[in-house]
Amino acid sequence: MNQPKSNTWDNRPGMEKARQKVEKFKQREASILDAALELLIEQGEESVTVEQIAAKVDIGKGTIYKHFTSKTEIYMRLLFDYEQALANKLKDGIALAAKGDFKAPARAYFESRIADPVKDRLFQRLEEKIITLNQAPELMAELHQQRNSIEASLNDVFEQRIAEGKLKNVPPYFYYGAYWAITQGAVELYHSKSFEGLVHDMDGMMDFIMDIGVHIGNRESH
Amino acid sequence: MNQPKSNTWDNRPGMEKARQKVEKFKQREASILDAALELLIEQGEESVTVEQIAAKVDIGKGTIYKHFTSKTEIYMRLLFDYEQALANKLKDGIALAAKGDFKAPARAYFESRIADPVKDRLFQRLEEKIITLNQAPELMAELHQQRNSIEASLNDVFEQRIAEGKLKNVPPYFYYGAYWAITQGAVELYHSKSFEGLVHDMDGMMDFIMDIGVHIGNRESH
Amino acid sequence: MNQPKSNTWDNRPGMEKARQKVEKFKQREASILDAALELLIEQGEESVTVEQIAAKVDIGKGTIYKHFTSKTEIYMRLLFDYEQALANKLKDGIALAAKGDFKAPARAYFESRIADPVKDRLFQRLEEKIITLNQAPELMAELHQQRNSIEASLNDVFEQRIAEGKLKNVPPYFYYGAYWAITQGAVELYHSKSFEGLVHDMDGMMDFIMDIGVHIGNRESH
Amino acid sequence: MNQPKSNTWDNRPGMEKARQKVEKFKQREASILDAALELLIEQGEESVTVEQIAAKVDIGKGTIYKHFTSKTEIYMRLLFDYEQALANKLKDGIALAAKGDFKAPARAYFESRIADPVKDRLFQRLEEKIITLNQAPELMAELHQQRNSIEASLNDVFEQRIAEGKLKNVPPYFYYGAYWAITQGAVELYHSKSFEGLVHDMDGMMDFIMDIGVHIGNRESH
DNA sequence: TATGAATGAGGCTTCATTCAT
DNA sequence: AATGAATGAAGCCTCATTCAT
Repeated sequence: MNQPKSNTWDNRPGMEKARQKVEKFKQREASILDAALELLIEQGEESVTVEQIAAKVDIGKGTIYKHFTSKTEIYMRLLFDYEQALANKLKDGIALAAKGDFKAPARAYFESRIADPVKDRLFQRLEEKIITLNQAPELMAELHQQRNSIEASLNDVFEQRIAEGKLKNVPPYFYYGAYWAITQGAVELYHSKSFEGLVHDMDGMMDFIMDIGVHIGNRESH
Repeated sequence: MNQPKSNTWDNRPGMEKARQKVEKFKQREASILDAALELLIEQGEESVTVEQIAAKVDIGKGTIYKHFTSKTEIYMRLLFDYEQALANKLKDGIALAAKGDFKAPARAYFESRIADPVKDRLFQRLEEKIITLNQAPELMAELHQQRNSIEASLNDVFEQRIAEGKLKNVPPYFYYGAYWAITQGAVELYHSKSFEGLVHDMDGMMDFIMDIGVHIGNRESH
Repeated sequence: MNQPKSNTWDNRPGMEKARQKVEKFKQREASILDAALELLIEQGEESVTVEQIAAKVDIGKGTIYKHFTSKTEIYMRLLFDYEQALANKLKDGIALAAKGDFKAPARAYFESRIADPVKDRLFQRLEEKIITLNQAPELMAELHQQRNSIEASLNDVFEQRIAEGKLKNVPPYFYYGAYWAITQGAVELYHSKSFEGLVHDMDGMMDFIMDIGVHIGNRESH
Repeated sequence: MNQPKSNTWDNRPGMEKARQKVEKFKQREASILDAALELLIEQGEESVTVEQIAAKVDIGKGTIYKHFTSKTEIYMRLLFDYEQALANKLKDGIALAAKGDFKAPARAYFESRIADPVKDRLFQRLEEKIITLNQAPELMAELHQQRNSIEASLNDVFEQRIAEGKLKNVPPYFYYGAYWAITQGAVELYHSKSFEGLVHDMDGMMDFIMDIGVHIGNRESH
């Protein structure tokens, strides 16, 4: 009752405190996401519990539900953030392609994903799980939309190169698909327990695979 | 005396009946495996329960445990059967390579795995899960041993080709690893919900990727 | 219809076979009891399953139920047999007491029970369990009746000794009860994991305790 | 400001409420232990289920696991509490022995255990079970350590008495062992259904047995 | 009679989410 | 807003007993 109203345009005394509160709330949200990600990487998707996340942030379990409506929402947020970062890298690559460095997108994409394979795979799994259980279908749709716009940009690059006769004439999405697949496979290989003993020079292996990706469909000598 | 003679080499009375019983038991085991596989494909590894499997076969929960000691054992069995089939295909390919068709192993491997990508990915996940939870470590070791022997055979092929100067000179396991990764990626791509709307000619896409795999490191024109 | 009737008085041909069958059946019963006892001693009361017993005898699980109506009945039979043997030893001791060796019953009782403490305790536990779960109340009643008759005989011995002024004048059943308790305690001590490290000379310990039992209430010098 | 002052040294607002909450939580823990003990006594160790305990306290099954990590932990806790009380009584007895009342420890020990024979036997069984199944080995070790220190103190008393020629010269642990055994036997006797009909004066019977225990090895007239 | 496959109740434990304080 | 105790559905597995062959 006797509390001052707090709106952003309001600069009466007391506002500052309210703003700090909001700030703290936002930071807490970030902490929750950080903690969740860390735990997911440590333990895998299966076994992370809400209780563990809360404990790591050192807040109550209930507080988590003031920020997110469900555990899935936390995971969705992480997924979005990761995809966002990846999309930005790709955009940079596409920009370079426009200036003539046609291999830049492939390299950017590959390097981004392979830079932290543990994380990359984590999100692959997470997305899969969320889709399978059909949780958050609208959010997933949004995510796919974002990707589609990236793909469209990439396809433009490929189409141009095809038109120039520099790439084999196949539907341009073949290139994006193949890039994706090779990158995906590289990430999985990086993780595979089966290959653990076999692959002694993992960095060399990754370079070798990236090289394959970068030269897909190339009609120039390589 | 008045019993009908059994229709096999063994005509001790009661034998025939016993054999039928054994047969029925084996078939039930197969039914359980089939049901489990079907459910796994439908729902993913996460959510299949022993109760569901039992319900699908229309038997009691307990009956499952007459055939398998645990849910994990069911999964392991499915895994082994799948790997077995894959290994056989690869051996055929390797045999062809010995007769000069050096691309046969790659093609056999790729085609086998891509033939049923849903299943392939399922088992990938299953294996990963079993390893992570460290269930059935001995069985996993056995599985890996089987694979290692295949890898050795493949590496022989690669080494020979490298010696002949037909392949780029890198550690031979790079080739196996890269094959694996590309195949893995193709399977994931096939399955990916994100690409569902984008890829209109999936078969063409797969051929395109396989072609990449088959020509890895090739020094001949392509 | 065309089978010869088989009664014991009947000595027509075919009888011999029937008798053998009966004999085999009886032996099987004994085998089941032996196997059950052995498993009980090996594993304790908790974990022995009907399946294990059947496997040990090398017969089908169902066959067990042709001989006994339930697992409890098997246990009851074992219990009876053990008690029977104990009762016989005690009767011998009482007979000796009648000839003047007044310590014979106590000694016989103690020595019988301590001779195989593992078995003794097993049956103690078994009886307790059966009583608690109120399985087979009539059989338990029968068992107790048997014991009561023994106790009556013993009490006669004690009463006489009291009358002679050789034993402290207390209700005669005090002696039987105290014997029982000391013996019981000795058996438990023998088993106790807590004393495992402490008691280095278990035989001496047992003798020491038996001696206490044998001299209970004795008014003669000791 | 308008909050009532908390009635303790700490008057930060909300503290009082928090304290009440903690108090309530502790009380619930006690309720669970009480309920478990009651059920154990009623039904024996075999058949008490977590569900029953929860029902008795009128809480959900899951709540139990907020207080204890497993059913075994509940049992261990009960065991510890019982042993603690017993150890304290014994220490008092040993203190009296130091002042010349050499029979005090035996009496204290016996009377403590016989005071609630049902409970005493329950814990005997419980401990046995936990040891057999090798659950909670560290906690068991702790328990045994506690006992060992008691035994050492008792043995001192016995050694002194032996040196004084007041007790028969045997290893001092014979006395502790024999005490234990007699007490154990008395407890079992008290509980035995077989003796139910026979023993009309159970208190007298117990005194009689305790007297035996108290005079073990005594060289003085009695 | 002998068999052993089949049953299903019942036990323990986990964990996302709710809600009273 | 923050908390964390409470919840209870759901999962895996065991085993005495039944019953069709």
